[in-house]
Amino acid sequence: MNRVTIQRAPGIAEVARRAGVSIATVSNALNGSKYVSPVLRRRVEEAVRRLHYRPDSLAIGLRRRRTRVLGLLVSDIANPFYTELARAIEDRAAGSGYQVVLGNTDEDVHKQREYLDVFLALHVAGLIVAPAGGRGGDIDGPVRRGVPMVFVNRRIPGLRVPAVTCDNRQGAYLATAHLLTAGHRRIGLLRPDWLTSTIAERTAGYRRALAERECTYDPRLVRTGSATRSAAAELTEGLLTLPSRPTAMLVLSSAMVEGVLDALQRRRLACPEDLALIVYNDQRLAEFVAPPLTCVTQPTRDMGVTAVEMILAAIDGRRPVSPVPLAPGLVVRRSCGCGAGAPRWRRAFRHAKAS
Amino acid sequence: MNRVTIQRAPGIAEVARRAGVSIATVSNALNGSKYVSPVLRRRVEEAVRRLHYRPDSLAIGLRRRRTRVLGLLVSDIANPFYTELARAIEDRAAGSGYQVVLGNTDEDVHKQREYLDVFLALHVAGLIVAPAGGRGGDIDGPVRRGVPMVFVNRRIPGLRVPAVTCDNRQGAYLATAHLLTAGHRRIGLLRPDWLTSTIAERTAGYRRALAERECTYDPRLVRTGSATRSAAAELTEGLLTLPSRPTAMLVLSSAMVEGVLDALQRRRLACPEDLALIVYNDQRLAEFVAPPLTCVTQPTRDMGVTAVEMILAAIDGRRPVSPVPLAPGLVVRRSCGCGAGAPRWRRAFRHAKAS
DNA sequence: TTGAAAGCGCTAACAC
DNA sequence: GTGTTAGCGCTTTCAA
Repeated sequence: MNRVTIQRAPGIAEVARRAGVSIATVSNALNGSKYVSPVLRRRVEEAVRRLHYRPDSLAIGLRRRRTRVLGLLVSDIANPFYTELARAIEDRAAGSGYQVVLGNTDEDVHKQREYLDVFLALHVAGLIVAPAGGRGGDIDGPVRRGVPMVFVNRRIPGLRVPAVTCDNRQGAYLATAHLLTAGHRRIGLLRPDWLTSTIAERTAGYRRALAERECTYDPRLVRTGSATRSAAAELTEGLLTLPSRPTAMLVLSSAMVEGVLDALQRRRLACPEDLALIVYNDQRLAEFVAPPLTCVTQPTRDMGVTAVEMILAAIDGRRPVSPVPLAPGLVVRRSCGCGAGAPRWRRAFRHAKAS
Repeated sequence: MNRVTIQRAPGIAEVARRAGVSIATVSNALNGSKYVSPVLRRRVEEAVRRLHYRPDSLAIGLRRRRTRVLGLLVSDIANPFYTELARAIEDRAAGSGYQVVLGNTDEDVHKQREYLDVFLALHVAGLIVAPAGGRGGDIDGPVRRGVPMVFVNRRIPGLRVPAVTCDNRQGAYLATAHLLTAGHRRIGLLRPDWLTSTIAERTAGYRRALAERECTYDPRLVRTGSATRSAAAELTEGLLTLPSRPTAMLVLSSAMVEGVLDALQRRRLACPEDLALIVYNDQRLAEFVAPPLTCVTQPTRDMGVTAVEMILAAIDGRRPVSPVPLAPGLVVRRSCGCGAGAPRWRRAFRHAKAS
């Protein structure tokens, strides 16, 4: 192979020579691990500056058996929720001098396992993982090896892995209760088929709200399937063609929203008049769609920042514990038919028609 | 510090012992760098399997002076264009056994320089960069050090760094020409204040279209500012309150779209009736907004995949050259007032009102 | 065809 | 306080 050759950067030895000290002193001065006299420290700093010396992360990592790199594993970085989470994580990590390496699992435990192995081989200092649903991934392999790990967004019950989550039960409960209060009795539930804690908990929240209002749970109103646009459209159509159609619907993944809107349009049904809608996870889309979508929101950036702080704590040998699940919110817009939220585009349209 | 202790993974020495061969033979068997007899190779493979041996990426990196890691530097991973690009890059890189580390520059050349240094210290095999605008970042430091780099989306003229770009001139030209053909003569241009090649080229495309149709260029119609929602709204209002208001507008960054919609709403102006709109870079938003937005599109995934393939080529010692800029597209929806594209939500609303 | 041994750049004992 | 030195786990001459 005719590989490119990389120019050697100055090493600690060169700095030592330049500063007229030993390499140990350079190392000590740089790491503050030992006392170094101000004079020598100065000389070292000077040499570092002149040579543009930058310690070799690989050599340090090899020696210390740990790098300043964090592994981040999510199902799909293109999902806006994870994008925002990743941005928050990267920001917070960079603030503490850590790099972030990224992996997409596509909800596949095998990919997940492969990434974990790769990350371990890279000697990441810690792992932040939104675990894929289902068993078999041996997800706590890293933990047994002693590599700090925290879950984010999702968790896996029974594992001793701290998790920063949002209160999913509460989120779905809020949304369902809101619809019930508005008078709906037949509320459809659209779920992605991931076997994750999030979906299970949100489903529980939906059921609890129904039970509390003595609204009987009808399994035909619950549809579970692939979180793609077309599949979501199919599932929604199934719901809409039911003999006794639901009058409202809660969508548990933002990945399914487009499909729902497609189905509505195909059936020439208006939202919220024919079907009230609440979707999980706010997104840029929600505010601008017509009608604007009522959403369950999660404090995404907080979740990311907290996850990093937990992993940093774990790296420092403190034992982070799962914080209380963060509180979700309900942003009421027009799609649930409850009137709050400015009828933004309606107004624009009315005006357009008048002129 | 009471740092956590990490359990040692089996090393090559243990594999060698288990297989009853020397360390060198294990290495040779694993890397295929030398001939190893089938018998020994078998024994090595067997031992590898039993020990779940995984080579230490750091040690390999230190020795080879290069890791299987790619550095990706973009201005903001939360920007949907870069999200999609990153997803494509991560996929393609993983397919060739490379990890991706991520950095957000926020259009700041200093952050960019810092990340480049960090990535070099990590011995990344190559760098894929959407360079921040402006000078001073010493962006080709890595190149001088011999580390392969390719630009993506943006480029910096005068540097010997291959770039995979989209034809920005052509994109803005298409959009502007479309508006001119529809009869518009006063077309506003809304630009983010980044000093990037993309913005410069798109501006040139706008001007070329005007010139070709003998429509005089009016600098008051061109507004440049911070690509935030509120700033974009301000700039748009400036345009809308002009004595002779533009009848159409081209928005050069999707980050400014929300602000434009805000301004329109505040002024009670309808799109496309009062202002025809075309925005750069398609996004999920565009299809669902009311009215659906006409967009210039870029082959984002292709750009990412091509960038990875170029960097892999460079790593292999081949000299990649910048491909012909990829062709942008124009997806005509309703916001430009040219009638193509289904009046998706209009229909839903009409129906809603009839019922 | 296989193996021994010298480092890659750095940290951390330990000696001075 | 400062310096010497033995590795971290691997690749890669070079000798056998």
